[in-house]
Amino acid sequence: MTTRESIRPGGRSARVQASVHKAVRGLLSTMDRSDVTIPLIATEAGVTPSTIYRRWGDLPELLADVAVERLRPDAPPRDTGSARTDLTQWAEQYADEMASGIGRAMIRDVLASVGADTGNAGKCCSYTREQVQSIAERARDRGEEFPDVETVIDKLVAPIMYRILFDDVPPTSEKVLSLVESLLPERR
Amino acid sequence: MTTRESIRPGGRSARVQASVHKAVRGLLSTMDRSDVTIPLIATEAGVTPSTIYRRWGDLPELLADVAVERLRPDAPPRDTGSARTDLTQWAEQYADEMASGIGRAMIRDVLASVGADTGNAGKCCSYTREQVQSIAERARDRGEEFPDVETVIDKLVAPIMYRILFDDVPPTSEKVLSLVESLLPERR
DNA sequence: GCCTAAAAGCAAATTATTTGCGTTAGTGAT
DNA sequence: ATCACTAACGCAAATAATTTGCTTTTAGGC
Repeated sequence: MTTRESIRPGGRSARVQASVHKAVRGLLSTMDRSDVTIPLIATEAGVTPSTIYRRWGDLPELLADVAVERLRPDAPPRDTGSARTDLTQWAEQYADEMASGIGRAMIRDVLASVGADTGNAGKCCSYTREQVQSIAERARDRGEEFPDVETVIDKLVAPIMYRILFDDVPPTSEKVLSLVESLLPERR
Repeated sequence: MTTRESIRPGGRSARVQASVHKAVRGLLSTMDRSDVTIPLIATEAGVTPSTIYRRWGDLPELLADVAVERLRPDAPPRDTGSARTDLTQWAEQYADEMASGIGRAMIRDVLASVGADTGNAGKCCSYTREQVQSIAERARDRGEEFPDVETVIDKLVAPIMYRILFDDVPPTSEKVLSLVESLLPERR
């Protein structure tokens, strides 16, 4: 487990966690990530390095912890009135965010920590599922046809992510559009 | 660039590279990866740590270098007589290999090093493309219908990879089969 | 308000990384 | 074949990061 807010007693945990996370975000936006070290983060956050080592283990785990938090959507996808536009807009934004330099770095941080701290990648996956799920539910409420969430993952999310991670070419807007269209019933 | 076999003059490079790679593979199969360090690898390989630091930079890059080499297919996909079975067998094997503990670790090693050494992930992607390409060419030579390589990447490879990386549940054999079937024309 | 235990600080010990410099071994030219 | 050249390696000292034992602080339960 990475972040244990405050399990039983004792715990200025939350404060330390907040300042460390903040320090990481700040440093990451300022300097090259290969220059970011735990002693540096500790100084910036006003804590001792050993505190960070004991709580997070190592830099990859800390970075992953910060990344999953930043990757968590702050709101459900915008309701645009129809499943087609909901999904289109969400997918475009998802692709843009993930394909950006910072987005890609966060994904890699998350993936790099799997093994040590299982579950980070799973969380990201859940966030995405939840977002798609809420689009799907709205579609259902409107009486629209909408594919299964897992189908959306397979045919839309997975291709976007694969190309971001492995190809150096992020998916173009047209590409994303065509993936979305392939999921939905014929436009009338 | 990570491995420069022997660019211009000078170079017992190849020998050192071989023994270091071998040492990494050996250690990785013996012990927990979090216990594998550069000094340890150096000792095992019979070289000095500084040699490794100078050539590879750090552990993630070295691991990535070893991983891409192991990820490179040694032969084109087996010719089973039809595109359907070619693709099915290849996809099953691909999914199995990548979902295995060692496979997942290798993928993560490769992804972790992007940024420092751009191109490792791209290489993996190329290997996959080449494999699919050769199945596609055989299909064409037989006069069979076969989807575009990029379509195969989007609809078969990407979902497999996404689930391996983000979900903890690797795709089942049935899942892979259904992905393959969705790509091919109706079975007669 | 006191007690308790988890979490943080501190500092010493250990381990990993970087770096300057001398040596070695392929390579290409003679 | 020999020689000169240079990239790559080894060695060891310097620096930086990580681990660890022990002490102190602090939030929560009584």
